[in-house]
Amino acid sequence: MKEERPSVRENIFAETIRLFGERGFDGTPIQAIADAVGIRKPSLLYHFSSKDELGDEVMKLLVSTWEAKLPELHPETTSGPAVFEAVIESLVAFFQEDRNRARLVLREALDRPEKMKQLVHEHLNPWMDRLSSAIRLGQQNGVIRQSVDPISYITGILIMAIAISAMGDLAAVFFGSRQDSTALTGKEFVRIAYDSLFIE
Amino acid sequence: MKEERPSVRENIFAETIRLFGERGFDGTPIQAIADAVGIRKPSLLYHFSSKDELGDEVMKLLVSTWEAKLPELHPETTSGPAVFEAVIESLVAFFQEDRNRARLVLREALDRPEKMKQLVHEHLNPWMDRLSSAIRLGQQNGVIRQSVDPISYITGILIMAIAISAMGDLAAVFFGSRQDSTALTGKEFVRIAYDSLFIE
DNA sequence: ATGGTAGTCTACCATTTGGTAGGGAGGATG
DNA sequence: CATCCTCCCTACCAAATGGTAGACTACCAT
Repeated sequence: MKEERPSVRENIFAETIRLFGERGFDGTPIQAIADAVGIRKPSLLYHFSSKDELGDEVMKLLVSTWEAKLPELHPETTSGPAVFEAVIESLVAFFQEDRNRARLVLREALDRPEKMKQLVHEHLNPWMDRLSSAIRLGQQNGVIRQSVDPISYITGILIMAIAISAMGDLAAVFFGSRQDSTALTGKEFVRIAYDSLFIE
Repeated sequence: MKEERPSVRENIFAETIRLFGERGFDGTPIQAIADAVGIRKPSLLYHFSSKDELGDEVMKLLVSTWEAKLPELHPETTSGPAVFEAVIESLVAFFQEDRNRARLVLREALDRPEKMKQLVHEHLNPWMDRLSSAIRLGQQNGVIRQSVDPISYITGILIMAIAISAMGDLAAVFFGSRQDSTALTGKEFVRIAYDSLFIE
């Protein structure tokens, strides 16, 4: 119907992702969002008729944005390291670009699992089906371990990627005096995903 | 100083872990905890002088309980699949035994990263150091991949284990009509951890 | 000009929530 | 018996929070 003009509404989205990501839905009064945007609370509620609606809309936007950045997958294509790289890179890039995306997805999965299921189902399932087909093809071609269960593998790796991104430097400081282990953790994540998928 | 008698205080802990795990700290009024325990709100606040203190205490208890269930690790021991199995089994058992433990740890890491760091530092670091020593030993012995970065590996696997446990059936329903993929996801988790660690 | 619409504001409200005051029952101790 | 202490209660409060009412401004089309 209506085409959004940029400014206010998009600002609200941006600040909401940030604040809900940092402090959570229940931990963020809409007053704080209004302040961050630079408007009054009733003005915010003019754009989104309730806090719940704002939450829903922001999640829809986030998942849509994610979907839009997913790499193309053609099942007939090789299922070797090329596809693997494209997928992993896209995944890491999206969540590392803004850690609050990962935090928000994680929080939503904890707080409203049913809604999250729905969103995943709508936006990610077709892509995941293609990906698991690619894995099965790789198994037939002998480049991917027979022991891999495609669906569980993708789920596990996906969750690990999101959780690691969400943790950020907390993951890093799981140990004493490591500095900037964020980058290292990321590299190790890719290695784990790779070595547990492909045959040597 | 004082030795706790069982009933009330322990009930409060149990219900708090459950409710904070399910709905989060900000999403759970202490009234709800009092109701679940079967006492009035001021009675709860007699045992824990504030909601924050309750939150702190419950996290301390949780991490202590976790620490107590960690397997013994002797750096001189073999670093082969035996140690691996003990560690993974202990990890999975603790969080699958009560999914709310995983949810609570995850939420706390998101909500109060500094406090979580502190807790991890106090209770888990020594054990993690021994574990990473074991990995390095395995690398010298040629049974563990040289490319493994011990610290990042443990961090990644740990986060994956917690996040998968926390997600529960959400992880399962990442795909269409899979039923009871929880168990499957768990098995695949162990496989990923194993295959990405050991040399074939 | 005029009427409508979009967007923002001030003022206000009802509810929820964390927390306090203070009292009473029951048991142990002197 | 008197006193203290533990534990729970009823009654209450102040602050925070989601949301509404209604006025005002700017703009746009007729």
